[in-house]
Amino acid sequence: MKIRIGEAARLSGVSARLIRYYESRRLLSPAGRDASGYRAFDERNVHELRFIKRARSLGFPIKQIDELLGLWRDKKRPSRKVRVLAVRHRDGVAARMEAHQAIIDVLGRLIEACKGDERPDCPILDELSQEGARVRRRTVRRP
Amino acid sequence: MKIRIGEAARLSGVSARLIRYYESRRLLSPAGRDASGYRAFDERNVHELRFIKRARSLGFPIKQIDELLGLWRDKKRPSRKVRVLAVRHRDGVAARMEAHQAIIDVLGRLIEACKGDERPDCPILDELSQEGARVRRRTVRRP
DNA sequence: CTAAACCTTCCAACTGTTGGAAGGTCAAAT
DNA sequence: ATTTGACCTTCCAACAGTTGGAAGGTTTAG
Repeated sequence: MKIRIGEAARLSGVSARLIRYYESRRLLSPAGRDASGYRAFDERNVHELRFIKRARSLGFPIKQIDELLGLWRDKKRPSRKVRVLAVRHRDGVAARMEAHQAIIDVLGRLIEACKGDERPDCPILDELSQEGARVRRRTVRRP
Repeated sequence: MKIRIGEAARLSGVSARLIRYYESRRLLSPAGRDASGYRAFDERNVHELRFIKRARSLGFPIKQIDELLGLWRDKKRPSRKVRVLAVRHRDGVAARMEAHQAIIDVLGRLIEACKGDERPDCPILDELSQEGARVRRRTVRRP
């Protein structure tokens, strides 16, 4: 029952360091201390740590994990609240992903245009220095 | 010629605060000071700030922007070096994007499975608490 | 002369994780 | 009984990039 931090780390896959951090952020149910000041965790804490680890792997920030843990502990929560949290988070990730996609597209185009040889001419630097970068519009085709 | 930080901010679109930060990170060519200790920038610095801003918008980290600026200033650089930097960065972004995509897929599946009503049953929490989440395998179909 | 709009530096916060330092505790081996 | 090694504790700091505030000096216009 009395699990010390190293054992909790082994059981949960969360480093002892990070366990202390999560504790300081009040994510864990309060853990006791033994006679010599060592933290005394229990199975519940280990479950919480596993929960946190999975939520982190899905990119949830600490603050939202705090809310998720609250809902998890509340046996009478409406699943609506959980869903709202998840949707909001997913939308945020999706937005960041689209930004990444846009970056990849631009970089891909520039990389393709750059010869990558020993000569100094470089469309990548041209774009970054704006020398006709974003301003580059197709030559007007005259009818 | 003598451009103060506020003017440089207006001309480059980079906040005065951030200009000071970039200066402290040694990204800018050394700027002088006027009689009263105000920074004295020139057009070159403004160009550098615009360069930095565009590179940042493509997600390049400060350290790589420093290298890009070095190559930009070196009129005899081989475009190969620029390309290598860009490719490395793009690959990093692509990796993060795929991680995001994976997260979105999982979240999407869970959100779909969660009724989001007033009842407590919630596949999202089930997954996070591992109660048959990742372990959930299809019921064996007997032949 | 004063007020507004500048500018300066220093300190701190955000997020999550990791690192080290300096020191106490406990077990087993000597 | 003492040493050794594996634990544990707390505090401070770093990473990256941006923003915020505080306390104070300068310039410019009214």
